[in-house]
Amino acid sequence: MENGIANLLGALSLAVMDRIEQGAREVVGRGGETPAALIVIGYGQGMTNDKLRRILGLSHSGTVRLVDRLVSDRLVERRAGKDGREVALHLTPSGAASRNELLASRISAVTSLLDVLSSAERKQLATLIHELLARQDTSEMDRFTICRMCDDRVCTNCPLPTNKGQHAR
Amino acid sequence: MENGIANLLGALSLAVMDRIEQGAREVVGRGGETPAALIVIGYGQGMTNDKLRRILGLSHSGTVRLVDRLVSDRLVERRAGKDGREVALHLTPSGAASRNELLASRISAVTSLLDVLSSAERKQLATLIHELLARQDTSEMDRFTICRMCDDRVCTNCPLPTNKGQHAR
DNA sequence: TTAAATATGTGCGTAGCGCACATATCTGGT
DNA sequence: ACCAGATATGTGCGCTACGCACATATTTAA
Repeated sequence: MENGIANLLGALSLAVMDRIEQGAREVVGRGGETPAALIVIGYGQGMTNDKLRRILGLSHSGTVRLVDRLVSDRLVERRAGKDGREVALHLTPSGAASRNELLASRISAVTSLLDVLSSAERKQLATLIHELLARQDTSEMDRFTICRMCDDRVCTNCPLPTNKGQHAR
Repeated sequence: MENGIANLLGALSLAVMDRIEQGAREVVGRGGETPAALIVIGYGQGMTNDKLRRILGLSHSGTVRLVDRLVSDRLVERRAGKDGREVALHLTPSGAASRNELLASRISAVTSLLDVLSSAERKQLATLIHELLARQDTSEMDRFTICRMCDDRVCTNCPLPTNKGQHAR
């Protein structure tokens, strides 16, 4: 039964995301892509509406309304971007605090599932997942999408490649 | 950095669920818990509204409206249950067909991520995930929730325990 | 200098969901 | 046999999250 592994990973992924999303909703009081948006905006201070849209995989208007919600929650500010068309999204102090809670909640949720494994088993699993991710054929944008909830405080050297579509040479 | 593994599993789980949900939406034209509902209803012919509610983690009214959508899409029929209060949910032939497409789409989505691993690596990963799931402290209802998208054609002997809260002895 | 591209905002509608309430059926104690 | 509570379903109403089509402002390129 060669599909057994796919089914197992599917079930585990569902369990993991259920727990992450539940925690995220408790922290920010909102669901959908809103928690991910808060994390993505926090990666740097140059985020624009349009980059965010592509990372989250939402429509343009959906992204504008999402940012509206973050602004009305006093978690994000719209500032002038370099380009006169762009809006530069910045976290407020409150937004940065919520983002940290969000990241901690996510790590905690996953850890609670992982800690039934021994240290050696966790290491083995980490190696396998690292390889699995490292061998995917992902563009830079794909990587941002997959990593839209990632904790940049613990994820040094992301395994995901960023060279999809580039010439092999 | 001991949280590295949690972050990696979180990222992988997000990537897996993104792909599963995208495929599911293409198959049934609906999102949220609707695809899972179709799969759960197909597990047996005794599913009721209330059991479904608990498995999906939705409110009562949300579940009623979800079933309304499945009925209006001609995928599910409401029949009389044994108990005069209950509604017995049954898949129509069209519903059973959609369910099969859904399960195939899910397995295919996960497999496309997995197939960068060697056969030996996949086997190793399967063993680890199997152990991880087998050691969770889950009730029977927890198990149905985690397995609400599982493919019962490929998942013989589910590793999840069903004895949370029972006395040790 | 002007058309196309880029980036954002808005009117409007829909899907998916929860809360509070109403109704029907079953169960258990007297 | 009867009636209060438990169980199961359905409904009115509102809200969140989102997409489509359109409008507007700025930059870029011919």
